[in-house]
Amino acid sequence: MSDPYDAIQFGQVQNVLQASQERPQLFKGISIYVNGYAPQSELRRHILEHGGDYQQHLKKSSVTHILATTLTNAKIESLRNYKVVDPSWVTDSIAAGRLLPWTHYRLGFSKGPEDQSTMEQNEPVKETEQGEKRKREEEERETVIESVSPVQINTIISQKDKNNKSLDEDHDTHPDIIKNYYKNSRLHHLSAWKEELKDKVRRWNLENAGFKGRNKKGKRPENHRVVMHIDFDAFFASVSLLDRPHLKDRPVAVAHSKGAKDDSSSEIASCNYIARQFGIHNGMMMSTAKIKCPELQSVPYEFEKYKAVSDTFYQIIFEYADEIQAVSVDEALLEVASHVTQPGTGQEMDLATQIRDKIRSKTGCNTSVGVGPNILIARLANRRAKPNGQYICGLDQIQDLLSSIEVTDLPGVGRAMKSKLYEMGVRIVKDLALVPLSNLQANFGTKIGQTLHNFSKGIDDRLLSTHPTRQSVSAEVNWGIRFENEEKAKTFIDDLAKEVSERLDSQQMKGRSITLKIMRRKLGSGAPLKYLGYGDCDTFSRSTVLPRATDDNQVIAKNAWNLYKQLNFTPSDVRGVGIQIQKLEAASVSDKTQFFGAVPLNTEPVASRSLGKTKNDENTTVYKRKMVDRDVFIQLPESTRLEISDAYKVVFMEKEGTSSAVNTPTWSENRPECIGGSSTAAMGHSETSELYVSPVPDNDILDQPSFSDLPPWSQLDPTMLLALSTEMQQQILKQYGQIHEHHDKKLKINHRDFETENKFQKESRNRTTAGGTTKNTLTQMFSRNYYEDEDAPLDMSAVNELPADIREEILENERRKKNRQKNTSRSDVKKKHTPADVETRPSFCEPKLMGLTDIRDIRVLLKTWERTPENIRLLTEFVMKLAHNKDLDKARLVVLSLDQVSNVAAQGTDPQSWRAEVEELRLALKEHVFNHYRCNLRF
DNA sequence: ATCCTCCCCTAC
DNA sequence: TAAGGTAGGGGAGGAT
Ligand SMILES: Nc1ccn([C@H]2C[C@H](O)[C@@H](COP(=O)(O)OP(=O)(O)OP(=O)(O)O)O2)c(=O)n1
Ligand SMILES: [Mg+2]
Ligand SMILES: [Mg+2]
Repeated sequence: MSDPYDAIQFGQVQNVLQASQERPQLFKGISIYVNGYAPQSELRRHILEHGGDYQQHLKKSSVTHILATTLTNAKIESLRNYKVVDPSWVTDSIAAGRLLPWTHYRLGFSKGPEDQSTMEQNEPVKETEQGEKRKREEEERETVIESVSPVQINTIISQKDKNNKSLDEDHDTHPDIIKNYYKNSRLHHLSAWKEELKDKVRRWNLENAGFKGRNKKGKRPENHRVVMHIDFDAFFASVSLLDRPHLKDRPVAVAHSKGAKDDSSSEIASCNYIARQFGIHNGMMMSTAKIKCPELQSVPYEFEKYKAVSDTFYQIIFEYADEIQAVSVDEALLEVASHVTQPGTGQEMDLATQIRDKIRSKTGCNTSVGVGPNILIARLANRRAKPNGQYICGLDQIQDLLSSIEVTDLPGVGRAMKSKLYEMGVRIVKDLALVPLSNLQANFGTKIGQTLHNFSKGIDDRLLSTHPTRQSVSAEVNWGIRFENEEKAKTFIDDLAKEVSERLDSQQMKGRSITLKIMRRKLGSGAPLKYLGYGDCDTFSRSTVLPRATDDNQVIAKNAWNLYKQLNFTPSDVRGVGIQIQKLEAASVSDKTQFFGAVPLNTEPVASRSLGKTKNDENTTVYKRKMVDRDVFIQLPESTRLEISDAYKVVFMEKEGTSSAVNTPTWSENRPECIGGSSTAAMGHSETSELYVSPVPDNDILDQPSFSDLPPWSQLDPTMLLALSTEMQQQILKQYGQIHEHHDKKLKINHRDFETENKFQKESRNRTTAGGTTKNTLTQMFSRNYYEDEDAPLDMSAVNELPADIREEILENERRKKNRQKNTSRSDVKKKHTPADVETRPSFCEPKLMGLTDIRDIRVLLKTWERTPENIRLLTEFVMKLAHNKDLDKARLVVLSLDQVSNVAAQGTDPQSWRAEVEELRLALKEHVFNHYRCNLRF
């Protein structure tokens, strides 16, 4: 029972036992992998029901048999060492009630090997693997050819030896693969728990609203904050050690790997402090950790226990806190000023002791506590206190606290920012405090720059989060994704859509925006460092906005699939998939949405989505709303309905029967709306409600006015409109507006077209500032005429008319050209410099200094401007804003003006010259320019 | 100005 | 074997 490995899958074992009672365990001890196209779900169920082991991955030793119907020659070759049999072996054996000899079902004999290098790696050759592993380093940067295994998380289910898979027998095959994955994913649990805890705190806030206001805040009139940060020591590890006291004094880590092998690529979720002495830390790979400490003991996850301890923890802090911010399952921020009448007299200390003791007595676990006047200091204090300690940081200790830490210890400074700061020569917080704000903002952006600046001085204005209602619900899987073909990808996206849909449901939410996120391996990326991991990838996302909020899995799936097709990736390159829903509404609200007559509802913004790579542009759809009465639709002949479904995206709108079919008893059936893809099979729209949304599947629509079939505004029945809710009326009116605007839209190239095709862009992004897409030309910034660049850009509307492949080539060329000659000419493909652009420009938020924009006025101002900290700040912001707006000339002039002023002042009255600021700004500008345009500003 | 999309980043 | 999820801050650039 306490065997580490079993404990992980305790629940599964139980289920297996149940299943075992009924069926003969024909396949006991047999481990089966099912190849590609075989009927997965059936087979899997059969195998599992009869005691077999269904392997998810075809990887070396554990698999004993492979089921396959067809195999390429190369594959047969690569599987030579396995027992490859026809699936009928399983069904026949079951029918026979005994295990039939596999040799009778042997599949294929190897013919001459056709070179398929990707498959060779599947050969169960241990040495290669070991050799590769040794070369691996922390950063996934190797050139070893990736061993593409025929493994797909969505195709194959696996479990380990003994334990069969616990299947939800009722369910059909796929969804539970995802469920099973999440069940074992610590990060998923972490995220899910956090949402639960936020909910819990929200509820607590509501219940205690009156009480808190009276009691606590009244007590301490001044705004002296006392923030307490509580965090369990080595949380998972501590909890897992509760039942394993014998391991307490040994280095221990929580991980999936059993630790039999030392080359496991599983990640350490949490390790105890003994292990940390070896340099081991959370998130480290087990293999790495084992090198540092071969005696490291791994213990299994016990998610239920973690959650139970966490619940106890939160119960306790509810007793003490004025306010709470749920940070994590093992961690929270508290406002506790009401407990401190005399700051700095030890009350904080006592409170911390009391709370920690209570937690220890109720959970058996150690926590550490940091207390400070703001969140930042509380966190840093906690860090200093760890493990099993507490540190109260008063104003006097702040400098000391800060001076002892590295920038990396600041919250918000992770991998990327660390490396950037290091490049700037900033390693410790003291270094950071010396960097001018302008410099930080030039490098990290306004907000982050400011935050870093503040943090370096111990300043943190943030209040505890009140946990506002969430803005998105998503589900993603970025592990084990290896799609053999499009169909597999589609199946997976369907399943993921179901998952997201369930999550929406459980939150009573619906959403109008659907985003698909895909990770795709980079062109030259080697094998991922982590087993079945995503390795070196680019990520892409595409989104679509629906006319109406949905939580329906089919709607989500359809849309996600359309987005997937837009990206047009090679399925086998995909390494991760996510679906995110935004623009959320309470489900109860959107349920009220009613059907109404012939009203055009919306045009999806999809028009601008023309994607370079799709063979035709059928994805470039414009949705027109077309209402069809449900009863009419239902009465159409089946064939006609199918026809309609093919040509149009069919949307079924209606009330959610579950909650509010009240007003429309006729609509007994309720599946909410769904949007059918134009090219895919018609949806199984059973009966249900009404209507429609028609996509017009080609881009002709973009060229000729095409909303002719929409009822003109004048013909809209005002009675009907009036009958609707105000909300609904507004929506309709808005949609009308959109549609008409749409007439004027021109087909436009979109920068995303390039992202789809190229990856160097990302590199350049990584090199420069975060987040940007391709930078505009650089040099134009210095030649005085940045506006008018003569270099005629591509006529994209013309290019867009070309066949996709040719277009692609042209664009590719264009990009290369741009990249090569980045210093001489411009070829900003993304942006057409129409005259309109030039004209519009001035209206684009012209930065002001004390209300002034003209450089002459500013020059005058500067001559007499006082050098106060506030003015310094304003000036800095002004200059950087100018730079930001690419008004480098002006930025430079301002600084030069300042320089003059300071020179004049220096020889005369004012010893307080602006000289330092001049220098700072000069450098910040150069920095900005270099970061943005990769070239040097002569200044 | 402000919004929107598509990223990147961070934390646990 | 292994289970690299996810919400939210924020930035760049474009559209409006
Ligand atoms: N990369 C990580 C980081 C954390 N966690 C999980 C396991 C941790 O136990 C828990 C809490 O995270 P902490 O950052 O609080 O780390 P610990 O509690 O393990 O250690 P400590 O807080 O003492 O530093 O979250 C994880 O699975 N993977
Ligand atoms: Mg902790
Ligand atoms: Mg924590």
